Amino acid sequence: MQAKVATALLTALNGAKQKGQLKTPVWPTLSLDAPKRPEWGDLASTVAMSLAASEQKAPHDIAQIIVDNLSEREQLFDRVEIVRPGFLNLTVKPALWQEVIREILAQGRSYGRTDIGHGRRVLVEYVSANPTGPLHVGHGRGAAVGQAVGRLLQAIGYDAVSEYYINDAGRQMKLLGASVYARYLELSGQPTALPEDGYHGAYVTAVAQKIKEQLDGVAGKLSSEELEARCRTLAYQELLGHIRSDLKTFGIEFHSWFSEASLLESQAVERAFDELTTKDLLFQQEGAWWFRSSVYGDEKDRVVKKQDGEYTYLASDIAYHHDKLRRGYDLLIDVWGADHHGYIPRLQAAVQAYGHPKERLHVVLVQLVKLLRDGVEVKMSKRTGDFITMREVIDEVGADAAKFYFLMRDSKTHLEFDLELAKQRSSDNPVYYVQYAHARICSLWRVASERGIARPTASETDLTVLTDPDELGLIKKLAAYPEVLQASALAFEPHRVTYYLQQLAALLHTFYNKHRILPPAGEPGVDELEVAEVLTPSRTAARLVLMGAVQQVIQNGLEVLGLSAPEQM
RNA sequence: GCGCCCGUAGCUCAGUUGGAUAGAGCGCCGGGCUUCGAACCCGUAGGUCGCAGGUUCAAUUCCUGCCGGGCGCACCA
Repeated sequence: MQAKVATALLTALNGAKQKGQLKTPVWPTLSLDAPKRPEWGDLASTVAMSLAASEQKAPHDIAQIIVDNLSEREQLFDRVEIVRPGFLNLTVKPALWQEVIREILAQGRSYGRTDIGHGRRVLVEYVSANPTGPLHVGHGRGAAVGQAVGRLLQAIGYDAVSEYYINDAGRQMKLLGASVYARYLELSGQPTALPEDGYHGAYVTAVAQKIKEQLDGVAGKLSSEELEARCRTLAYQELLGHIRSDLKTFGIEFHSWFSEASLLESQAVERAFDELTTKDLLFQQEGAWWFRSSVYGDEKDRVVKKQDGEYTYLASDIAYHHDKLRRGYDLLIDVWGADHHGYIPRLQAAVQAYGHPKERLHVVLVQLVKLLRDGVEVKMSKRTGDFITMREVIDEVGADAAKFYFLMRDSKTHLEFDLELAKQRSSDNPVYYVQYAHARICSLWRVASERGIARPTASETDLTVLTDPDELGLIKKLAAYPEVLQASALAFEPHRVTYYLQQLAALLHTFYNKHRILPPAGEPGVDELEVAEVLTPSRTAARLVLMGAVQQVIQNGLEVLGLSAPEQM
C-alpha cells in the first residue's frame, strides 16, 4: 500500500517537473508515515516541506502542486488534505485497504517477505561460547538475537546461514582439563587443589564423575599426563554436547560448527598471515609479531604472535574471518557481548587487510541481561561457578517466553529479566499476549465449524462491508507488516518485530472484545435487538476472512522471531 | 585520560532515514464475562524526552559541550 501511494506521489512530482512547476533535480526519499491521529488520514507525506528549500516556495504551495498533479486521485483516495505547514494527508479508499487482505491470504506464509537481499550470502555467527561450562543467560540473549537476525535476513531475500565458532584451543581448554582432572583425583580419594583461575562450578565435578565412570578399569594403565588429557577431551565433548542440546531445547540449530583447533591444525593461521606479510601488514618487534591494524583506523597495532611463540586469540580470529571471507560471503555478521565492542576495529581492520570494505563485517552487540528474582538482582560470577544457566531459565519460564523477553528490547541496551515475574505470573507475559491472539482466532475456526459455518475464502467473499474504523485499523496494521519486517532486518533489530506483534495483538484483542464475528449459537432472539451492530452473514464472512489475515501475519511474525504460534493454550 | 553504548511517566522500555497534541506494558484507582477463549477489554491519573547551546520551516531524533550510568582501552580469552 505504501509503495502504491508512493508511486502515485512520485508520478505527480515528475509530472509537475515536466510542466515546469517544480525544479528540484533529485527528489528526496518519499517517506509515508501512518500519522498519529486518525483525522490526519491513513498516510502522511512531508515531502512538500522538505522540498521547500530547493524549490524556494512555500511548502503549502508545493503540496498544492503535487495534489493538482495526482492523476489517479479518484481511484486511490477518499480524501486528500494539505495541512498547516505543508503536510499532505491522504485517506486511502477502503477498497484498496480491503485488497490488502486478499494479498495477505494469497501470499500466506510469504506475506511480508521480499527479495531485496537478491540472494546475497550472509553468515551469522553467534553464541560461540567456550565449551568450558554451561551456557548462561547472556548466551541465551545472544542466541535469540542471532537466530532472529538470521531469519529476518532470510525473510528479505538474503541467503543467510548460521555458524557457531568453538573456542576449543588455548588456555581456557587447558584450564578446564586441569580443573576436571583435579576433581577427578578428588573423587578418586586424592584431594587436589583446583588450579588457580580454574573452573569451580558444580558441573566440573559432575563431568569428573562421569569421566571416572567411563575410565573405570583403564585408569590404572594411564599416566597422569594421559589422564589429564583424557579429562580435557572428554570434558570438552561432554560440555559441547550440553551446549548443543541446550540450544536445541531453545529451538536453535546451527548450519555449521567451526572448530578453532581445526583452524590451527590446518595451518590456516599461517596461510592467513602469509597474505598479510605480502601486503607488509605484519612486522616483528620486541620478539613478537604484530598486525599493522592502525593503517585501517585501529588505535594501535596488535600482537598476533607472542614472544613465547604462541598465537594470540586475535590471530585465530583473523584466520577465522579470513576463512569466512574465502568462503565467499557477501556479509559477515558477528553477534558479540557488548563488553567486546573494543574488539571491532581490529577485526574490521583484518577484513580490510584482505581487500574488503569494513562494512562486510557487521557486529551486533548484545548487552548484559540483568537477572532478577522478585525484583532482587541475582548476582552471577562465572569464576565461582555461581550463575543461572540458560537451561535453568528455559526450564523455568519456557523457551518461547525466554526468547520473547530477549527480543523485546533493543539488543544494545541492558535488559532486565525477572524470573519470578516471567514464571509465576506467566499470564502477564507479553509473549502470551501475542500467542493468545493467535490462539483466539484458531478457536474461532473451531467454534465456526461446530456451528456449521464454513470458513470463507477471500476470493469469493465481499470485503466491502469492512468499513468500521476498528476493521480498517486492523487492516492498516497488517499492511504495515512488510515495511516493519524490512526495516527490522536491515537494522539488525529484531525487537521492532516483537513490538509490532504486540501492537497488532492489542488491536485484535480490542476488536475481539468489541465486535462479534459469529452469530450466537442459539435461536436468534430478542437479544439481537440489543446488539448495536447487525451481524449479517456477509459481515460474518468478511470478518472471518479478516481474522484469517490477522492470524497469518501473527504467525509470520512469530515464525521470523523463532517463536511458535500455538493453536491452543 | 581516550573510545563505544545508554539517559523518555513511579518501574521496565518503544518511538521507524528530523515532522503535527511524545506512546506501551507493569503498578495505582474505577469499571466490563448467560453470548465467538476474561491469558482479554474499557476508563482515570502520571512527562522540563538528563542539562545547556547550535543547525532547521520543524529536534526525543542530527551536531558540540557538560552531568549521570555501563563497558572497553593486554604479548587474556
